[in-house]
Parts: sequence; structure tokens; C-alpha cells
Amino acid sequence: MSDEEISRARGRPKTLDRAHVLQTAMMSYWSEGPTEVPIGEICRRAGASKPAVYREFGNDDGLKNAVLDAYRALMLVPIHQVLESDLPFDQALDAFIEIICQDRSVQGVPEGCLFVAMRMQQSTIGDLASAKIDELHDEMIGKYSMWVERAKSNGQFSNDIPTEVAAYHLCTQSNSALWLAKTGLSHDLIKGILRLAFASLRQ
Amino acid sequence: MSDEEISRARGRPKTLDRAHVLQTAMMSYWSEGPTEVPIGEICRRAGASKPAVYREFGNDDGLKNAVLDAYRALMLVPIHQVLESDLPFDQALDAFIEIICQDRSVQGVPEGCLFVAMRMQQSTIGDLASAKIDELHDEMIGKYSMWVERAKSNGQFSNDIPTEVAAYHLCTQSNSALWLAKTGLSHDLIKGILRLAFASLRQ
DNA sequence: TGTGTTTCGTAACTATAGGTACGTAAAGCG
DNA sequence: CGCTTTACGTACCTATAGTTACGAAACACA
Repeated sequence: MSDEEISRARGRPKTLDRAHVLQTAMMSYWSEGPTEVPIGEICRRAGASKPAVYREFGNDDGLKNAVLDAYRALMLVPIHQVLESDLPFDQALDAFIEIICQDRSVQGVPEGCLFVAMRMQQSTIGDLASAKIDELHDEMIGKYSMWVERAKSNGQFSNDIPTEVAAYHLCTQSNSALWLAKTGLSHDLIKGILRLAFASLRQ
Repeated sequence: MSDEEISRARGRPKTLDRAHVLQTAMMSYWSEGPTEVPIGEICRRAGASKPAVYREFGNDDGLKNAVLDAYRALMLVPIHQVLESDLPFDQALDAFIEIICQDRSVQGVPEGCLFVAMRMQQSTIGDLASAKIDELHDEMIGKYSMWVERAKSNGQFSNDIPTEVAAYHLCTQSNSALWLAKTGLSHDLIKGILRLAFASLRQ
């Protein structure tokens, strides 16, 4: 598996730009909703043929699964990094609110959260992507839990609040905030809601 | 419009049970998702023919619109009543949490909230139902706002929290809670999350 | 230059689901 | 007892979207 640079494969060279298709699909699902954009439309937008996309991703389910991986790397990992930072809880919470509410037009990325959108329509998608959604959700809850546990052990978080409750609360608020942003609510209003929702976590 | 008991209409008497179709559609959309149950399946379940349903409701959009009206009367109005009660804010808040978290199996009603589910997939439904969703949402935000304003004027709510922020916060939390219940999260955990989310509203 | 290999993409196929044309049945009225 | 009116429901139409069959194209190797 070492000679894959300019692959010395036998047959006709592949022209399909996997990354471009993935990017196109992600942006399409993200901005219009994962059930709103048929796979044929993705192909059209990416300038690829349907059979090429099916050869690459297997089927609709496989494409959505791959898109979720790409989305995780782009948007979820940076959030994880905030939760895993060395900042005191209160400051990390501020950074968390900032990253949730940050202006999307700067990075040229749609409003809302593709992961949340997919999770809300989980019943309409395939098994692969559905399992991936569960996996990403569990990962997220795990990160929140570890964050809270760490804050507790540092005396920065009340022991009266069960970790599970706090973790789901944090997860729920961020999901809600991202979804509200998608409905067009102002970022200032959303930030106010988040501060109110998290006020009881500070001490 | 007084002689509608045993209607003295001219032609063949109507046999379609409108209420039954509406009930079937509401329960189907509610438990499986509004985009998950085709209109033909509703007809099958209700024991009605497609043309009969189309004659009664016009189209898919009209049916969903009628279902939303029925849902409002069944589930939203009782919530409005809590918000409009004479209870002190703290007690009304407790009652609010209770009604959100109440066990659905008792009244034989599905988990989750049809209104929330429809709002999450608003882009996939027709103009009529979509407008109705906006209308119900505005009504809800209005009720929350009035509740908060009344509590403020009674000295039961901090004037430091903008009414708009508080109203959206309350709306968001109830939506989230109902959606979490649909994902199978335990009612105890959800109740804990709600108490945590609303802790900063009490004084 | 031929042969095997891999990918390409047009043009289909198939299933689902929203919606309806139309002939028939059941009522009131004269 | 026919005429008009209204509702009934089978069987169809149509559009969409996921998926693939298949012949042509583009390479490595001999």
C-alpha cells in the first residue's frame, strides 16, 4: 500500500473528484437539509455522473455517512478542542458560547448544524449514517461528561448537579442554539438565551 | 346554518368519518413523523379511500393543516392554560415542567410533540401547514412573553432578563425536552435538565 | 498493436407517492 | 319512476428519486 502517489493502477484513470463531491454534498445537505437534496442534484452540482458517485460511495447511505465524517472533522472537532482545553470552566464556557454563536458567513459556511439536522431526521436515513449519528452523539456526550467531571475535580463545578444531567443540558443547549440560528433568529438573541441557560452552571 | 343535525342534503349521504381520518393522521404523523407516513397509508389505516380524503381535505397540505388544528386543541391549549393560570411564577413553572414531562402512555398518546416535529421539517411541507406552524409558534411565543411580563409586574421575575430572551428560552427548553423524550431519554433525566435550565429564572 | 483491466457516463429501470378521471351508488324531489 | 345532486372508490396517471445495465474510453503491459 505504499505506491499510491500517482497510482500505477492498470485500467482507466479515475477522474471523479471525491473530495469535491463530498464538499458539494456536505454544503448542500447543510444548507438545504439532508432530505431535501436528491443524490442526482448533488451529482449535477458537483459535475459528476450518478454512476461515478455510486461507485465511490456505494449508495445514498454511504454518501451521507462519508459526509458526516467530513462534517465531524470540520465542525465537531473544533468544539471538542474547546471542551478539552485547559481553561477554567467559566472561561471555557464563554469560549463554547462563542464558537456556537460565531458568524458563519466569515468562513463561508451555512447556518445551523448538519449533525443536528441529520439527527432530527434520523428515521429517514439509512443504517450506516444512522449508526454514525449515534456514534457522534455518544462521542459528544462523552466529551461533555469528561469536561464536567474535570471541572468538578477542579472545584469549578457544583457537585450537586449530576454529570449526566449537565452533559445532556450542554448538548441540548448547543443543538437548540444551532437550530435557532438556522431559523434566522439573531445571534445576539441566541447568545442571550445561552447565557441564561448556562447561568446556573457558573458559581 | 341551524339544520345540520341529520343534514337534509340532496345527494348521496357522506360516509367518510372526518374525525376518524384526522385522528388517524394525527397519531400516525405524531408517532412516526409527518414525512414518514404517506397519505395513502393514512387512508388504509383509517379505512377510507384516497379520493374521499382528497375531497375532504383538498390535498396533503390541507390534511396536515387540519391535523395541526386538532393537535393545537389537544396538546397546545392545555399548555397555554398553565401559562395563563393565576399561580405564582415559581409554581406555574413547576406545573409547566410537569405537563411537559408527563407520562404519555397514560393518555395513550405518543411521545414527543407533533408541532415540534413539523417545525423541524417545515421545509418539506406545504404552504398552508407551514403558515399554520408559523402561526402556532408566534402564538406560543406570545403566550410565553405575556406570562413573563405578568410575572415581572408581580415582582416574581427579574427585570434584568429581557422578556424576549426569557420567552424564547422557555419555548426552546420545552421543545428540546419533548424531542429528547421522543429519542427515548428517561423522563427523570429530562426533568433534571429542565430544572437546571430554568434554575436561573427563579428568585 | 493487441489484450486485459478499470473507470466513464448515457440511458434506462423500478418503486413510491401525490393526485385524479370516471363510472357507479344513494339520496331528495317532482 | 325518472331527474338531479352529491358522494363513493377502483384504477389509473405522473413525477420524482434511488439505482444500475451496458457499451465505450483510457490506461498498463506485453
